[in-house]
Amino acid sequence: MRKRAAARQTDVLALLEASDRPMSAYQILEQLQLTEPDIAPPTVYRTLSALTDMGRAHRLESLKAFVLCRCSHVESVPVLAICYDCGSVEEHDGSGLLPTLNALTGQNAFRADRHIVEIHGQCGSCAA
Amino acid sequence: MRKRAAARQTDVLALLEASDRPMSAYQILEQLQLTEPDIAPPTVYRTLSALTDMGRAHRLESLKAFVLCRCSHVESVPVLAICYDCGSVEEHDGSGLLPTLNALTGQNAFRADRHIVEIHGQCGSCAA
DNA sequence: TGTTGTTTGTTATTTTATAAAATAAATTTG
DNA sequence: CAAATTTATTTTATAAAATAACAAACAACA
Repeated sequence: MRKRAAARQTDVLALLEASDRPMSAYQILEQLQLTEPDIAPPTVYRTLSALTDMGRAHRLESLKAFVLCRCSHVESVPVLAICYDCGSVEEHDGSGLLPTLNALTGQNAFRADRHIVEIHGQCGSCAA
Repeated sequence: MRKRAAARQTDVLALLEASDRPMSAYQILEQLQLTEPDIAPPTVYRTLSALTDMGRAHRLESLKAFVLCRCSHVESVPVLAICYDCGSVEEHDGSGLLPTLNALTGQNAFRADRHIVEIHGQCGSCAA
């Protein structure tokens, strides 16, 4: 019997929820295969696309990995701060950046559609 | 006879300069192989790392591709606006974002080291 | 139930990136 | 300045990430 998309999304969300670190698509695949050995990469990527489209998960472009969205799902500019020591990710609402960003790109009449803001650094716990 | 790192960096910069679009590492490899057939991926990646470390090129994390840095090399927050229509990339100085960014992450005592800001959208020419 | 459109699964491949071994150049030292 | 040693670079091979193309299953409805 095949799982429908919604069920798979729930599975993947549960995995991301259980992890305090970002997970790569292949780490997720590996976990899913523990209970459903036949799952293949496209299934995982399809599920992850659906989740990111819905705003329930974020893809960390600079890490090629995924995290659960722990903020409100409506925010337009997620700011993801990644600690290179412990690997944890803080999520912030970057709406406040929009005026400045628009000022920068607006001069060239650029119409922004999606904003990617990622910060690499050291989190408070690791710095202490 | 082998080329030293500096010479290779010059070659790669010339390729990036000649292209108005971002180039993937393998597109660069392909071009280099026209004159030096034996070049392999690690050579390209090492050269690109050196160039990005020096601030002479940027890696577009969300595209897995590279562009020449056309701004001043000292700016700390490059903002790269990518047109999904024509593929062109505008580069802006995002220093003005720092106060807001620091306010967001500073609450958690996060010490930022590198900022990644990429915007997907439509450029002025394509919107017209 | 048969047909149609959509979703999901499978196979295979492409693209991106790096580890580890091998080789060449540079540097040191007698 | 030549041999020995170190450092840098290249080569080979493979790992990791992502997707294309096709096949099978399912749902909806006449």
